[in-house]
Amino acid sequence: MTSHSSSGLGLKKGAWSAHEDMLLKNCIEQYGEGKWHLIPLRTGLNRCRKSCRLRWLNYLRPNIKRGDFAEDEVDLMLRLHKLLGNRWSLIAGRIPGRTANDVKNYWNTHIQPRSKQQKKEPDADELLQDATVTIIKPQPYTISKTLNLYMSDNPQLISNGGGSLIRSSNEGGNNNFNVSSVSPNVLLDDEINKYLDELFDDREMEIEGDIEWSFAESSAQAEALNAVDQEEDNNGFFDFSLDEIMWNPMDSQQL
DNA sequence: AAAACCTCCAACCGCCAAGCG
DNA sequence: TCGCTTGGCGGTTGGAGGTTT
Repeated sequence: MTSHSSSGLGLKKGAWSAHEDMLLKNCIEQYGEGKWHLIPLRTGLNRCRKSCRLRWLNYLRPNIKRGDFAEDEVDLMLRLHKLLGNRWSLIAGRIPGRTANDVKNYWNTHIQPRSKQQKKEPDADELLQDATVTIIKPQPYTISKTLNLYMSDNPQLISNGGGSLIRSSNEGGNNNFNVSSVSPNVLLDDEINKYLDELFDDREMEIEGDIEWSFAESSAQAEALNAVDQEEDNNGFFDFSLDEIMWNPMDSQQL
């Protein structure tokens, strides 16, 4: 972390004081969020717009939850991360009261180190052989630029974190999904939630009894998650075949 | 008691995309 | 079309506080 010394432009850096917090909070309560470039002018704060925005979003905003993540929050985070990758803002958007920074920090300090450690465990491969998971494959559909036509009957829409959305298609029935961007204004957040709900419900049904989603329960499960994560890292976010995201332990061994 | 080490997380940085003139 | 501004994001840093030696 940088010190309280000023930058070349004379802007203050480092930890925020209670007085600065109060000024920022009062300003946003008065004028509302947004127009971050005006915040320093309105408050007299010697901070850049980015610093003001970050302070508000990660600390001052109402309803921000503090303290350890609950078990269900971690579980949800794991699922969302498997689906979305490092789209922290998207993940945080579906964990009430948690900020993207919270999620990112938790992942980097709690889950990622554990994940790396478990990769080194020698018995993981053996345990993987005992696990059986049914691969769920969605109905194929074709991609089109006239996306509005497909909205109502193709809920397989995923936000990519930049405000735009991703659509995948299974052309030729080979399970290699092509992806294209979708303008954000053509899709409602409800569509994403609907998709996530359906996805998780389906997967819950399939894996129930075989897999506990608590990552601490089994090194084999953790290994399987790691395998998928690694694959996602290698291939980029949505450049995957369905077999890769719907993991198969036997396939994971070959990675 | 104190030095060394570790963990956590607030904050910064650089990049990107959208909007606008 | 181009360049600038702004908002937003993920990656990374480093200080504070806790723990171990």
